[in-house]
Amino acid sequence: MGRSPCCEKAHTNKGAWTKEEDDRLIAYIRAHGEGCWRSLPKAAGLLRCGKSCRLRWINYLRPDLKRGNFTEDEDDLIIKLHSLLGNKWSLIAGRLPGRTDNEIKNYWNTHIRRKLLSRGIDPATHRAMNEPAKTISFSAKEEVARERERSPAVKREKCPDLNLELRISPPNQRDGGGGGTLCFGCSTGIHKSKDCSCGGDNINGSSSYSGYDFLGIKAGGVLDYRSLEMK
DNA sequence: AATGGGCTCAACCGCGTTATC
DNA sequence: TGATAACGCGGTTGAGCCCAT
Repeated sequence: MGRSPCCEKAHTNKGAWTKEEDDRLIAYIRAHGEGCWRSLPKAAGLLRCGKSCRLRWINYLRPDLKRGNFTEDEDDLIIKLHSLLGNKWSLIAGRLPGRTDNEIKNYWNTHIRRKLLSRGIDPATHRAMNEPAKTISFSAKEEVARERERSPAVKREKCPDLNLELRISPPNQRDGGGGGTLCFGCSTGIHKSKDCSCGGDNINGSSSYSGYDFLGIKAGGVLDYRSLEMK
């Protein structure tokens, strides 16, 4: 079962958009608003597929787009967000008003990647290049066998309670031990903020940090994707 | 002035997810 | 419940520009 093409390929233009096409698209969206990209090209008199119209509007024609160079603040924010979210460009773009996912993705690949590499930081992991990667060095099978040797009772348990909950935590977050965990603010170096849930006392007694709502994330120690506003 | 290599970024492609029938 | 349509996202491509030689 193949997927049907998103549009009639035979009668659509490809490649760079002309001024006239841009004008038609802008005029149509101003009059009718966004939505139903599939039917838009025909209605607007464009020989483009809906996908192409959507991309052109979102990445280039939207009136709220901020054109021009990225600021140092934006650079820093992108790096921080990327370290938390990875290549979730649309989520990152959602935290940078006026910037698109495509723009940020391009900017990352052309500028920030190189910037981090020149500082000796691996852009994929945000760790120092000479820092040995912590990898799991044994296969799951080996570990199960080892565990069975230690305690035969485990043998029967085909599928122990798998916890597949996705959590994004700063790399040095202390875990386990009941109550020993840090709140997100403290673990990112922002202690005693109004959202601090651990009182800032978990970091060597240091509490002289000025607090603010880091990236608007308020969940204690766990990044809640729902709090990230989509564009 | 010619040219080749590197860089930038708009646009395309393919796939996953969600909505609808 | 499965098939199909539509949307949205991330990865990739390629045309055009810039710069060193």
